[in-house]
Formats: sequence, structure tokens, C-alpha cells
Amino acid sequence: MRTCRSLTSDRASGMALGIRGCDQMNLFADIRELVVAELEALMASGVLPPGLDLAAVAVEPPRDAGHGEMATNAAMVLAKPAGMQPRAIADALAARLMEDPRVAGADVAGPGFLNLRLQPVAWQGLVREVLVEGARYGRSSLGAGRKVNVEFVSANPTGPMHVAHARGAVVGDALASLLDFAGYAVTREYYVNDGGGQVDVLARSAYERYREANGLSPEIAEGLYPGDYLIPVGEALKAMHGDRLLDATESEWLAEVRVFATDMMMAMIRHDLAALGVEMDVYSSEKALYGTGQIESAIERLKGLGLIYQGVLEPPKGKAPEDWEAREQTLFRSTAFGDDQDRPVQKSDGSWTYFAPDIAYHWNKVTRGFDELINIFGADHSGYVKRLKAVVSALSENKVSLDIKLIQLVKLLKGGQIVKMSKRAGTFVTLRDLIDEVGPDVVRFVMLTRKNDVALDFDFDKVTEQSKDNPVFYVQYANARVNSILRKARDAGLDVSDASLSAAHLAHLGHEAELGVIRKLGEWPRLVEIAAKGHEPHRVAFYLYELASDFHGLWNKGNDDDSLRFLQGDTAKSLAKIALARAVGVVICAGLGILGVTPVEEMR
RNA sequence: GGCCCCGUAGCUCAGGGGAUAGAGCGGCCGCCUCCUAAGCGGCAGGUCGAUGGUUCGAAUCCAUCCGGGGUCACCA
Repeated sequence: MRTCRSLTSDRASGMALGIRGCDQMNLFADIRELVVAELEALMASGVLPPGLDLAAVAVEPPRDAGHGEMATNAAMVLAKPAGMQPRAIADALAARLMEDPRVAGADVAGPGFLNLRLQPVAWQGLVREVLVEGARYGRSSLGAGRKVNVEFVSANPTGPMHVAHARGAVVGDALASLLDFAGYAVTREYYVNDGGGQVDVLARSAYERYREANGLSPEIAEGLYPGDYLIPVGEALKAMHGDRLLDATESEWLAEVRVFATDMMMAMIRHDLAALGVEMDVYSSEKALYGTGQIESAIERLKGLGLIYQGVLEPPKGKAPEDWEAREQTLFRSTAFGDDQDRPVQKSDGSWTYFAPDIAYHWNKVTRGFDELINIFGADHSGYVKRLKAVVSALSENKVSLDIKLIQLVKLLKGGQIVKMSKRAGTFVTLRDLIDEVGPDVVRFVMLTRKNDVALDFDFDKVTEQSKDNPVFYVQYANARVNSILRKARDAGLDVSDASLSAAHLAHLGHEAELGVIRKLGEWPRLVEIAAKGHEPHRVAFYLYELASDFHGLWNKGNDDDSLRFLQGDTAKSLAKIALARAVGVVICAGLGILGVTPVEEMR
């Protein structure tokens, strides 16, 4: 535990770093700056025409390692605006880049790529940088302290969370951590839908369990929640009220039972989230918006923008419901934002639809000063996306962006069979079941091995398997090997503290296989920024798998070539190689930290 | 019918303007007197759903179509 725990940082530190905007080590960014500087010099000296836009110039790892260590597209991007041959630009740029002490080679290739090789010392220095920076290596000031609100889970407080919620919870939490790492000030938020008719259903269901606790037989009518999880609620109600509520009319007990039951459901949900390692910063209540004027004022504001009107909706196209009837309602003009229909904010009896408090809620988020909003929704909410984006866009006058990530279904497999779920029959797999069976780390990692908009197969047999077929295991194994090296070295009397390792003579890391691993470490800061910009935490999981793969490869090369083993007869060589292993461990720990997965030190 | 997502190797999936499109599984062939072989290396396997378009360049962007999934009035 120790080596990784020392790397764990609290959430606040990321924010501080982001605001300070300190210079993080990012070799790709450094070399891009060099390329841009040289291009500007070429413009100044008249080789290139002045005023070229360099925004599209990129420095990236080439897809094929045979093409060098870094590649820039500068010559191809600038050829047309400069009115020159790509090759001429590339040659001029190459000559200048070769003057930099870090650059060992610059070759023009393909349609005009400039492939760069750096001096080994530049890569070796990166290992030292990782050890010095520790858990901060890869942190970015990309977010510049901008305030981001990530709303996720937001499961109705009417029962336990199930697998679909688990995926949303993991993706939202990892995304929040990723954004924190990238320099944003992040708030994790849960919107509690405690204001609608479903909490009345919950209260009536709980009341039946209360009757049951008092020795009466419950009458769980069609439409009530049959699940066993309400039995303790009934018992708790009895403990509090005895039989006092048995003779009361519904209007007398409903409000009280509703509050009591939703509180208990939320306590259960928080407990389950905690078991998954998710901790929200803010719980916002839908119910609390009623009666405060917030809904009315948000609607007023939209009305002022000409987006609210009284009208009658067209019947739905395709298959019109048989009981369709025209009704005049208060409508939001979401068609002005590309939605295919305007959306009701008030029912025909004048009460609010679900949409109305949600408008107020998003207005509330805007007024709290967030620069960006992110909502994690289940894919069944896809039809809700346009109207909500429309609302945020209108209410914030386009100042605040809203990104909605839709989470696709999770298909559970066990013994090659699909685990059927039915909420009605009460045979759905809860988040709690999942965690009890495979542990939170496996749940989290596996849920992040797919893009959010692709359906995910969760195979109980595979995810508990200890082989490279199981990415969780594979990455953990790499970290365990790193720690195995450190243990052995300590046993041999070496000082393998980060301070000692960062002073190692890293010129011993000259083999192509070693430099390959270092290059992968060099990609980490870049990966973080790409993943953060795209709101794509799954990229971190894939990167860690690749890094682990490179490390396992290097490890095994030691079987054929003694000079590539991490523990050498010579202390100076050992320290250099251990430094590399440790650097790999540092990045794995940082990445797993973002995913919310605990690194293991030893395989058992 | 409208809208959203997906279609890449036998299977599960990455990549989302750039070079000869990648990985794991499955198949075949190799590697432990030596730091964890729970691992590694190699071989075989692809008209990136189709057709047009934009571009110096398209799996990637745009249009249309074909498959698969989701969703669609006073539920939340």
C-alpha cells in the first residue's frame, strides 16, 4: 500500500495546481513549442511567408514506431497557405530543429511528415521528471481552474441502485477525477428526484410494509413497488410510530411516510455509492425547488426570451396512442434549438411536468457560477438531451456549455448466459450484488473499458479471471511486478526511495526496449489532456493497458538479455533500471487513481 | 415516421483528417537453471456496412441509403 498511498492526493490539490498553472512536464508539448518557435523564426527570416496560422501544427507520437519518436505535420499543413512544396518546408524546419540539443534526428518522410528522434538523454530525463513530480506527473493546467459540475447517478430514491446506475456512477466519478487532474475545479452532484409521483408510490408501498410489520397482510397492488428492500422501512416506521398510523387516512400519513421512506432510500443509495468509492459533493433536491419560486422565475426568464407559450401539441407521428387527445398546455419552444417537438412544462391541470423543476435546477447550476455542466444520463434519456441543452443555452445566454454523456446498457453474462433482469419481478441485479461478488475495483475498471456510448458486456466469469484476458488483472499485475522489484532491491540493501532513484545515472537506460517504455510514459500528460477535452475517461483505462503491456514486454526481454533485467550486479545500473520501473508504477498508480481503482502491490 | 447511438479481423473492441488500420480472445509455432511464465515473442486473419461528395490526403468530416439497438403527449 505504502508506495501508492504516498501518491494519492486530495481533490483540492488539483484545483490549486490548475489555478497556479505551473509548468507541467509534457515532452510532446515542449517539442511542439520548439517546432512553433522555429516556424516563427522561418517566417521572420522570410523563408516562410509571414502571418501563417500555426494552430493546426501538431506534434504527436507516430502511429508506427518505425517512423521515429515524434512526428509533426507542419509541412503538410502549411504547404497550401504558404504556397510551397511540403518537402521544402520540412527541409528548412528540419535544419533548424537539428540545432536544438534535444533533437537527434529529423527526417522527412511520406507525404511530408517530419519524423523526429530525440537524444536519449531527453527521454532519460523524463524518468527523473516522473520521479520528482510523483503523483503530479501528468497533471495539466488545461482546465485553468474553470468550474465544472458533473451531475451523475441521480437515481430515483425509490429503491436500490442496479447495474445501469453502476456504470453511470463509475463513468461520472472517473470523469470528475480526470477533470480534476486536468486542472478543473470539479463538483460532483446528485439530483434527487424526490418531487414527483413516484415518491408517492414509494410511500404507499412502504405503508403496506408498515402494515405488515404490524401483523397485517400487505396489499401490494399493481403499480406499487414489491421489493423486499422496503420491509426494513416498514419496520422502522413501526418502531417510530407503533400502530398509530394504521387507522389514519392516507392524506394524514402520506407526506410523513414519503419523507421517511425517501430518506431511508437515499441513505441506502449513499451507502452503496460509498461501497463503490463514490462520494458526492452536493445532493440537490427536486422537491426543494417547489414553493421557493425558483421554478416560476426560471420559466419567467424563458418567457422573457419568447420561448414559453400556450399551445397544443401535434399527436406523435408514427404510432399515435389510442387515447390521444388535444390539450392546451404551457410549452417550451425547444424546436427553436433543433428538437423535433416543443415540450410541455405544465400539465393540462396546471401542475408542473418533470421538465419544469429540471429547468429550474439547471438554471440554479448556472447561477452557482459553473462554466461547464456535464450530465451523465442513461441512454433511455436520449430524447431529453436537446431540450435540456436548449434550456442551458437559453438561460445562460450561451455562456455555459452543457455536455450530456449517454451511458449505454450493461449486459450481464454468467456462465455464458445473459442474466435477465426484470424490475417488476424484483429479479434485477443490484449494484450491491455486483460489488459483493467481484469487488469495487473490478466493477470500476471493467465499466471503463468501453466508450460510454457503446453497450457493455459484463461477464462475471471473465472479470474475475486472473489472466491477461482480464484487463483489471493485467494492469494490476504490472504494478505488482514493479513492487516486486522494489522489494527485492530493498532486501538487497539498496535505497530505492524516489529521492535516491531520481539521482540515478539514467544513461544506463539506453536500450531500445527501455526507451520504448519511457516514450509511453511521455505520452501520459498528452493522454490526460485528450481524455479530459473529450470527456472520455475510458481512454485512461486503455492507456494503462498499453503501458502495462509495454512493461510486461520489457520484463520478459530480461529473460533473454540479462542487461535488460531490473536488478543488476552493478548498483548504479540497478538504480537506473529500478527508476524506470518505479516511474511506470507512478503512472499506473496515478491512472488507477483517476479510475478510482486501488492499486495492488502483490498478486495473491 | 422523427430523433439519438452503433456497424472496423472468426469473436470482443480501440483508433475518430495523415504514412503499411491496431489490441485482446480464439487458431498455429516458439520462450522459465535467471527480478512473479497469472507473463512474453512470432505467424495467419481486414473492400473499416454501401454509394456519392469535401480535401494534397477519409475508417475518421458531409449527404443518401442498408443493417442493429434505444427512444418518442399531461411518467420521472
